[in-house]
Amino acid sequence: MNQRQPEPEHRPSSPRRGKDGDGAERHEAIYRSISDAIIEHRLKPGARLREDALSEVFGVSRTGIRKILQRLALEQLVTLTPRRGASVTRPTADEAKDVFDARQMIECGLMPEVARRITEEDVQELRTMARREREALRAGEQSTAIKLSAAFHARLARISGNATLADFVDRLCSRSSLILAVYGNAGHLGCESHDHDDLIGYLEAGNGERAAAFMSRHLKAIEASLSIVEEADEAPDLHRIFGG
Amino acid sequence: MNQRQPEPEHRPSSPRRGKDGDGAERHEAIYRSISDAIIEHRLKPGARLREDALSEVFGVSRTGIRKILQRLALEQLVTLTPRRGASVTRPTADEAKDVFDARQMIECGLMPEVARRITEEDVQELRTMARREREALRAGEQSTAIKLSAAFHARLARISGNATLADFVDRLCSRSSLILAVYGNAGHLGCESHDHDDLIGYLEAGNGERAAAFMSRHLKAIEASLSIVEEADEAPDLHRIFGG
DNA sequence: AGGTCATCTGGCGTATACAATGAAGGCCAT
DNA sequence: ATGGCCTTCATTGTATACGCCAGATGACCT
Repeated sequence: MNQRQPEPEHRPSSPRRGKDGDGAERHEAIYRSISDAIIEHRLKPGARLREDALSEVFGVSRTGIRKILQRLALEQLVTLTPRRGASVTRPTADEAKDVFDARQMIECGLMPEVARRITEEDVQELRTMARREREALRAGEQSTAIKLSAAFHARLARISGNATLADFVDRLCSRSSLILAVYGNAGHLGCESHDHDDLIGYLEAGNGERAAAFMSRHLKAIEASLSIVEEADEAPDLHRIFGG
Repeated sequence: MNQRQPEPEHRPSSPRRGKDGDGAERHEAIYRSISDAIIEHRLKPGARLREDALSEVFGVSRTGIRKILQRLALEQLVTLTPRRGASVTRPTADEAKDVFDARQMIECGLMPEVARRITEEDVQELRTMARREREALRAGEQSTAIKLSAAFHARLARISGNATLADFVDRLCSRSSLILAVYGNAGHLGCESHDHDDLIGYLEAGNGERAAAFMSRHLKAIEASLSIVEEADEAPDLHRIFGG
């Protein structure tokens, strides 16, 4: 009944494996590993990602790593400088503003349709996600909380039925995680309190307008909690600093 | 004469040029060549894009072609099926609806900010683009007109100053070109008449609300002009056809 | 002593070669 | 004659090897 794929043992240490279980799935797994590590801030903005180091860690050759890195670059999670390699993107203040403005427009605009389409099943799943997020936050697992928060917003957008916009929201949420890593204050993380639960309530009641307004405030609150101080590490302007 | 050769540039007779002027720019040029060919409908949806054929045409090895193909796949201009190769994406009716809904939300939502930020210089450039588009349309150069129309919308979005949303609009416009290729009626192309000129007028007057409403109607008109008849070439449902 | 230049090295970019897989066509059996 | 199976081929996917450029370090000159 189950045609078992010859996958059960993967040899991580042996680079000499002629037969690979399923390359595509393996690549997808590696992609998610790196993506999660970035979103969870285990890889901090500015961290360099050397190709052969990654290829050795994951047991695939540089070719596959390059493909994954390029995909991440197109999603703007990593920056690829022409002959210097890959590094985790360090968002600028302008990019942060753009991302949150975009989220305002898209996520709020999606709320009415979400309220129209949401099912009881969706509500259950969202409540579970919100609960897990709160638990993680209470347990001090900020990395997990950030990831769950992004996943919540992404899941919400997908209910709208518009796959294209949902994909956009996915990417905006990923980038928001990066922005929180750079500009967020520790201990004052976004999406705290019971905002997500309240939002679910409005959606469950079918009140799309209210949900949109609430989402707007929610995002504004997150953005306002950022301490966007453009660190002018470039050209520190010694004259101004030392009064010269 | 149907024998189209998408060879934009000569190929230097020697494929063995180890000394390349600039690889990155060359790749970018190839990317734009293929992208333009798709947007201009010189490569029609469903057309297969074999890697070695492309590599031979452009004089680079398959490695570079793969990178470009994957980038196009992430932008959903080409579809990459696991071991069958690349082909120009054939959008489904659902995708078409999603894309136009997304354009409604983003492009209309951007209009107020565009009206606020637009400069005299922008106005001049947009008018030039609109004029060239009309000229192309009148000359019967549909390919050029489609490309210029997409470029107009993309340029408009970029005035908003939000690079992230402008990138989204870029991709939506590219995909719209594909959609027009599949579902559009010949001779009744979108963005005809003087819609674009009227839009520029509203923006120049700083009337963002009016511009947004006009853009909404404009996009609705394009979408309405499509003949979305889902050709069920997949699984013709012989039972129903033959009453079996 | 400080600045500048040459050299050296580490890492990326590209091309080529090999292996695996899906598709198509031919052959045989019924 | 037709349907199923097997062989063959074409095409992608992956790995490896080589070349080039940027950064760093050290020495030499001013």
